[in-house]
This record gives sequence, C-alpha cells and structure tokens, in this order.
Amino acid sequence: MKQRILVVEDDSAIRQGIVDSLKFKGFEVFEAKTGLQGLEMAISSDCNLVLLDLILPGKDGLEILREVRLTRPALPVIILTAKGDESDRVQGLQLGADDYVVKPFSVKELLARVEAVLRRSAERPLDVKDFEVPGGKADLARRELRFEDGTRRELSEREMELLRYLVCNPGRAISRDEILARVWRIPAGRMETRTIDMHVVRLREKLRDDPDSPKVLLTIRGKGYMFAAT
Amino acid sequence: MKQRILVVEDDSAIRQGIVDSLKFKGFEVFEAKTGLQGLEMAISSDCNLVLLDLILPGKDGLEILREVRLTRPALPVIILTAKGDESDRVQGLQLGADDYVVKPFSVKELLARVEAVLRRSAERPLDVKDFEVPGGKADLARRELRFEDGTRRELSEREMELLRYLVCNPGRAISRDEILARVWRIPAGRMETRTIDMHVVRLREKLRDDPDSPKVLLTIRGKGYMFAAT
DNA sequence: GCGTTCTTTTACAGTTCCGTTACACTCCAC
DNA sequence: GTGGAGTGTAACGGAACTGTAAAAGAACGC
Repeated sequence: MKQRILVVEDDSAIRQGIVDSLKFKGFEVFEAKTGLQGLEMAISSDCNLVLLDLILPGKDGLEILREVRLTRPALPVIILTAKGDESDRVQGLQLGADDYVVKPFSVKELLARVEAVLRRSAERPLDVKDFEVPGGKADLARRELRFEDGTRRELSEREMELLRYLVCNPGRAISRDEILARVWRIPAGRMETRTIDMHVVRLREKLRDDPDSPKVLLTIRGKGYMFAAT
Repeated sequence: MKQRILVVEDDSAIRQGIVDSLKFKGFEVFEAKTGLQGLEMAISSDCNLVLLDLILPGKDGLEILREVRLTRPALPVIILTAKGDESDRVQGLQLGADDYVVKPFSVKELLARVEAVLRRSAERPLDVKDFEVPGGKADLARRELRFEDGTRRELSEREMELLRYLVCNPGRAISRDEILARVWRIPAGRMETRTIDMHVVRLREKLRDDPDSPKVLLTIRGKGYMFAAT
C-alpha cells in the first residue's frame, strides 16, 4: 500500500520539486500552500507523514504543528527550516517533530529522512502521552482509564479520542462542529444526529461523572461540551 | 461557509480596493463609510472580522473599537493606520485589536493578516476576561457566578451578556433602547414588552440583590438600569 | 458464515431559555 | 387623592436544546 505524504510549503518551486521526487519514489502526495490548508489536510486526509515548512504565510508552521498534535498526536512530521533558525528547530523538535531538514537540501537527503522516519514510525505505533483525568489517568496504549482506587474501565477508540481532545482544551467550551472537525475529522459536517452526545453520555459513565450535575464533562448549553479545568 | 468581513474606511478608493480583493478571495464583505455606521454594522451584522480605519469622519476609530468591544468582546479586529501613528496603534492593541496593518499596505500583506487573525480566532473563540460582581465573580466560560462563599449560580447566555454590558458601564444608567441595541442587537426596536425587565429580575435574584432595594442593579426611573459603581 | 463490539441513527421525553401577557404596585405631578 | 406613566413579577407557552433508550448498521475476529 502506498504511503501518503502531505507537503506544506508556500514556495511553489520548492514544493513542486519535493512533490515530484516523492511521487517518483512511489508515494502518494498531497499539497498545501498555506498553513491553514495544511492544518486541515493533516487532520482530514489520512496521510502518514507531513513535510512542514516553518515559514508560511498566514500562520506559523510551529503553530500548525501544535494544532496538528492535538488531533493526531502520533503523526510523523519532518520540518523544513532555513539555515539560521536554530531556535525554531529546537522548538519544533520539542513539539514532537520527528526530524528536520535544513534548506537548501538535496532531494536525496530529503528522501532518506522521509524513509527513515516512516520506518521508525512503523515500529512505534503510538508514543502518545497519557493524560490525567479527575481521580485517575488515561492510558492511551491500553485504551483504558485507571483510577486511583485500582479499578479500570476500557474505552473505545472514539471515546478515547474525544476525551483526549476535550482534555487538551480544558476550560473551553468545544462546539459540536469543532468536535466533528477535529475528532471525527469530517470537515464541514452538519450536525443532524446525536452521535456526539451519545459518546459524552458513555464517557461520563466511564468517568463516573454524575450526568445530572457533571463535574468533569460539562454541558455548556448552546455552545458545546467542556472539560472542567482542574 | 463564507467568512464575513466588515470594512470600515472612509476613503472610497482604498475601501474599494480592499473590498474587491476580499471578495476575490471568497469572503462576504460589508462596507461602512463612517464610524457610526461601522459601529452599528459591527454589532448587528454577524461578521467574523472587522477591518477598521482609525482615521474616520465623525467618530474616531478607537472610540468605535472601544464600543464594539462592549457588545462583541471577542470579535476580531484589524486596525489600519497611517505610518506615523504609533501611539494610536499601541492604543488600538491595548483596546483589544488583534493586529494592525500600516498604510500603505500591499493586498497580499492584508490578506495574510486577515487569514492569520481568522485562524487564530477560530481556535480561540473566547479569551474574554471574567469580571467581578459584588460578593463574587462571573465565570464566562462556565457561564456561572461564583461567590466568595463557594456557592454558584448558572446564568443563561443572555443573562450573562446583559450583566456584562451593565458591569462594563458602571455608574451609568443604560436605557432600555441601548440595551436592546447593544445586548439584544436589534437596531431600531421599540420597547413593547417587559423582556429586559424580566431579565433584570432574574439577574437580581441570581446576584442575591434585594429587589425591594437593589444594591447592585439599580433602577433609574425613567432612564433605565445601572450597575452600581463599586 | 456468526457473534461481538463499536458506532451511528432514530425517536422521544425532559429541560431550559426567553419573549409575552396580565396585573399589581410605585412614583410623581397636579 | 387621582391619574397616568413607569416598574416588578408571576405565569404561560413555544422553541430550541439536551439526555438517553433502543434499534439499526459497521467493523472485526474467528
């Protein structure tokens, strides 16, 4: 099966060069010219790797990276930087970039790094950080909640993703539209059904959150759901 | 879904240039020639972003910005300034402008800033500050009042907006017409019903304000309502 | 295939919001 | 005190929103 790579780069000459060489190597390639576009494609297309220019019009590449990590924490990312930007590079790696390539780079070097990162990521299916929930913590790898009293509850994939997204945005009401876009990854979707609500019901139950007056996953009427900060 | 942008600029040549390039980029565009008109449109139209010239006939751009913030605290605003006006720029940012562009500017630069600001505001739909009320404070995100004794009372969206508007104008009697225009956002509305009064009743109750001799939300007979200055 | 588990849809009940109406009451000028 | 304008508030009802059971559909492993 073809690996899918997303290239986010505003300079069309450079982008074209990268795209061509990747296609020549047998990858399926998506292109984005802006940070905004790149972010959306990284979330909605199921690419396996992102090549991300840090200097982009509109939105900074590091910001893109940060946001992509919210929805796809394990998506491999290689950042492209100009020679000088050492601090950006460091920041990028801290944000979970898997590697970086300094411009100008040779096609050969780029391809080598791409393949190296893909190989590595294949062996490491998930290195996502676990996170805390009130009274316990969430274990991403096992997909379960572990409470301090030792009890455990399994979560389904979707439940885990929804919970993680809410927990990563504490204190902010998340609209159903945003949840659809970022967790379900269906971009413009109209909300007709109660799918999200059902997942919240189940999450509350597993989190032992009283549905009649929830303390963890709050309902903000007319706005959406919110993970209660602290 | 199209983003809606309001352009407030008196110079028709400049305004037309901006409007055209925004439309070309697929935005829906509203225009205002004067500050007053701009203020009304910013409040009553549901635009997502305002481009605001600071030098306007009639009413100063900074004044407009201040008033817009009362009703729509999170509405993204980019201010347009002439080269020299550094102090205006600083003041604008202090008033909560999201970015500024110095005239003369290139279309490309303007568009880049517009997209950056829209993007930022989409992910951070609310960074509005909570505010104090006697005996406690108002938590915007949770939409509740938290009193110093630890008790909480939930507010509806409208109640919160009304309270915020009154609190932001302490010591000034606000007429029902102004409340309708700025909180209900219905421009011309005649007052036929007791809707506003009912909301005040409910607010007083939640604020624990004695309706027989209110200390927090005062009735100014013949004028309107007033939040008692500290 | 077949059962199991997860996810989505449907349907409906319950809740909340909020504008309206009706009426009592207050204030004030006369 | 009288009358009228202004205000307080109980009560109602429609609309919008949310919670949840149950059924239907998908995905997966065996």
